[in-house]
Amino acid sequence: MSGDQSVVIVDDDDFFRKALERVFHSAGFRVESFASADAFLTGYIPKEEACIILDLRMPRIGGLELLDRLKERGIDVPVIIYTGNADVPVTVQAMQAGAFAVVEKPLSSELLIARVRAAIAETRAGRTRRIQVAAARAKLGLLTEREVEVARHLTEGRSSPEMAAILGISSRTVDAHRVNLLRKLEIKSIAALTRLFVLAELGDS
Amino acid sequence: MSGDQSVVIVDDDDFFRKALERVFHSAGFRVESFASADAFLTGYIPKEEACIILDLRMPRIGGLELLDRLKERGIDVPVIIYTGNADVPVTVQAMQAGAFAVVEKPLSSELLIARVRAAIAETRAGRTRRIQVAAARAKLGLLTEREVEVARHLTEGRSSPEMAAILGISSRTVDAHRVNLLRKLEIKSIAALTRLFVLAELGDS
DNA sequence: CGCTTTCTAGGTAGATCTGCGTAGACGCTC
DNA sequence: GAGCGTCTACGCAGATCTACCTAGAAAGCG
Repeated sequence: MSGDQSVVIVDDDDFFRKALERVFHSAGFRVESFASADAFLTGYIPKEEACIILDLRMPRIGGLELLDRLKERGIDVPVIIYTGNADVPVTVQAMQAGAFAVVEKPLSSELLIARVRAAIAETRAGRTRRIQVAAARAKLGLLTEREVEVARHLTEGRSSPEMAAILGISSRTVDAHRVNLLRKLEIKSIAALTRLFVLAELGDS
Repeated sequence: MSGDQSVVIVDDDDFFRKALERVFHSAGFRVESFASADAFLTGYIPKEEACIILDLRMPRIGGLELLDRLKERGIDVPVIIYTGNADVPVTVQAMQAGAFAVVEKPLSSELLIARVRAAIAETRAGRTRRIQVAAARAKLGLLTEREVEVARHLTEGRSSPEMAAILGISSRTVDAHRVNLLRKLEIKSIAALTRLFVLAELGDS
């Protein structure tokens, strides 16, 4: 059932970390665990659907800072802060930084597992969109500067002669660029091109 | 400076409510206040940029429930929970329900004002998008069924003859629909039409 | 030096879009 | 019944797009 879902545990406390490993392992999750933020940042590579469980207080790099680093890297995995040292301000900070939830130690394993399942489910929806955005940007990255320029004008509804006047080149050249960029993007219509552009711009919201 | 920003206070505690009124009034905000969730739900109409400050514990309808009601109504105003009864689980719940922050009573007025400013600023960005989505849907609502059908095919890059074959009508008729719908939407290109469609579909994410 | 890519430009032909006009059939409303 | 909006359909001319072709100049690479 959840054999393709994994839980990633980052906690310097051996006792808790190993307990969590056992809990999630027997719940059918794949489990990866790290004893420090450094080890995690070095060793973790997002694969399948997952949920990251972070301790708040750890040596050198704490949970909140680690959360920021994750967001910087654009890592698309829900994070649950699991800690014995939470208070309201820290919780607000963590949630604003993008944590899925903050959970206080200790908590029954059933409830924690439920939280993890919820986090993974909740993220699944948003992921599709982000993948589309990434794909759109990757495709647009294949274009040359000139082609991007032409593409942009196309998505704004300008015709070849119009663009030719604006860019100071022949309309035939504009046509050539249009053909080339549509071929590169493997699409056949300005409508599809506009979709790509809108999607690519979406992440900036 | 912030004469066009308002703060809405919902708190059954007269002392705190009036204190907040004074604080925000002298900070230059327009202030509206309600002594109960009921009064708020009945009397509040979103106008300009605002921030809602809710107490968590109130008779009959508490802050969390009120937050849910607001989200149901699609009210697009940031909410700050200002309360003396917060703990970590409640904070997580409130943040997941869409609160901008949870703040513990009492807090210095400077810090509270800063939070309110941050909430309004943060919401401003997202609001533009939501307004665009609403506008797009409103515009598309002007179209007849047939026109929407034609428009959809257009945004998928089909030509008039293609659509004529699919819809079982003449390509001239398709042309007529295309002209009509572009005129209705006050746009001139399929690119703009595609933008409208993508925007309108955006809210469903 | 060849090879590729990019940007530039042109030719030809057919398909399609755009903007103008007209018009019949149907249903709803005043 | 008259008026309005919708869906349907046609004609025509000019603009534009699409698809095929060639080709030169400049830049980068093995």
